[in-house]
Amino acid sequence: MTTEHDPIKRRKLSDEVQQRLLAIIETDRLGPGDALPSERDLMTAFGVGRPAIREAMQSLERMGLVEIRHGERARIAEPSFGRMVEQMSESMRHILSHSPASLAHLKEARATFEMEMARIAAQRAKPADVARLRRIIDTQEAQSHNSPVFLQIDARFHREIAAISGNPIFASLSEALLKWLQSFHVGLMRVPGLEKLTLAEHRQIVDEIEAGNVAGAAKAMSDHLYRANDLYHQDHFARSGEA
Amino acid sequence: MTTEHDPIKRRKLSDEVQQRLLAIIETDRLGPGDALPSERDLMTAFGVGRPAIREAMQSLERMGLVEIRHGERARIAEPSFGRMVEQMSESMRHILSHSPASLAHLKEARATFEMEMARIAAQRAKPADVARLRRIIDTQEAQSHNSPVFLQIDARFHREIAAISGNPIFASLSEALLKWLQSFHVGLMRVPGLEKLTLAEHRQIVDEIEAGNVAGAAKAMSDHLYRANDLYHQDHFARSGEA
DNA sequence: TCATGTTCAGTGGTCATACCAGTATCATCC
DNA sequence: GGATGATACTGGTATGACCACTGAACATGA
Repeated sequence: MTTEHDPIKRRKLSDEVQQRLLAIIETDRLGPGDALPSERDLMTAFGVGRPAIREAMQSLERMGLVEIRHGERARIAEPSFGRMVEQMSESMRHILSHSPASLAHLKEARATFEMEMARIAAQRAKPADVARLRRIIDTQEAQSHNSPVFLQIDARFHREIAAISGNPIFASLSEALLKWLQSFHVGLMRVPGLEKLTLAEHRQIVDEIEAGNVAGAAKAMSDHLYRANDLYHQDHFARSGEA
Repeated sequence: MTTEHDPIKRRKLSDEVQQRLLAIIETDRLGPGDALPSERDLMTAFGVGRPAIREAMQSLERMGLVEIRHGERARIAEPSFGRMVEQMSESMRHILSHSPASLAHLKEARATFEMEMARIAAQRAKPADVARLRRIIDTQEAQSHNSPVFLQIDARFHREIAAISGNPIFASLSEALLKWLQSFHVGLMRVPGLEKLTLAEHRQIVDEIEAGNVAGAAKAMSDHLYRANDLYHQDHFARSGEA
């Protein structure tokens, strides 16, 4: 056994620059919209080349910390959970496409999450919330023939339920989770009559939420999602005909 | 009112390159460990300069898709949820430090999440799991005097509960959520006697999990977390002396 | 005076080249 | 054969130049 741990952290220059920039942002109390020094200024200020500055800046942009536009100075970005999950998409895509087990884990995570959302919605939903949900279902029904739009409104339905919690993190997450999973099942949901079943399940969920039935809402959501998961696995296409 | 939506997406060159690289990875079925062409090869292959290639490559690296090391060719990275949440840290830090409301939302998200983890653990925990949890608490007790280690083991406790679900996403999330929140409360938890209270609450949680008491486990976890949240707000330091 | 159009300095985006700093490879030597 | 070291290849950084875009100062005209 050799000495395994060699914590000789060989930091790239741009990493050092990035850290300095973060320090500047923090000490100067820069808020969203404030401008950072130009690349050329920073370059002379730090005594490094422009590539180092640029790489650090690009990195900050990918993190969602700053916004960079051609011709203007970089500015502190508006914080947003939505943007963050957006940026996670490609990573998630990579993970899912190279690790089938992760797909199952993510499905479970979404099911767990959505059940909890249904529970919270059943506790907090106001009449206006319920009305909004029903309106979404009606819109979705009107688009039964248009599969892409149908799925899009499906996402909006779940997002709206999550939004009832009043927590934007939940809303963003609900939207992202469904989007990620959908990107791996395009075409699989083309089962005749599936739309009607989906709509009926959605209505069942709203009914339970309106009644304030916490356990019932959770169960309805659970049934809905696991029915969908079963469809993914194509293991009961035969008996789905009754829908 | 002017025409607001101008979807004239002015894509940077590196974005185009990035997309091409993703296409190459997908069509060539490149798996973890496989090497990508060198920057200079790609440069001539795409007919662009090295900066464009580099920016795209750096972007892919930050997404966790590839690994780049000095002197070697870039290689496809091993997919990992843990790494992904790790990369979210700085974004999260930014959001939390510029949006106090988000901090509250994140606290709620964690509380909701941990309660669900406790429920699942109560359903699935095997004797070995319970024994492991108790061992962690004992270790934590032995480190009551060492605050940083104490907090670290605290995170491990929650992570272990999440791990009982068998879903690595939950484990990674539990760890990350606590880490992010802790980074905003260093020093706030230095209340005399707090360690004993924390340990007692942890033991209560494990007791409920061991008994398979789903509702009880959730409530114990909830009490634990909201007590901690109250401490953050420093609104009942006086009566915490009994612990 | 005010609105309008133009100019121009400043900024990020890209390229080319060169050189530095690590790795991997393979011929060489013991 | 196995350690050794030269060498070619790779990513990291610097420099200088030029392009494309933005915004504000400026000049122009009504």
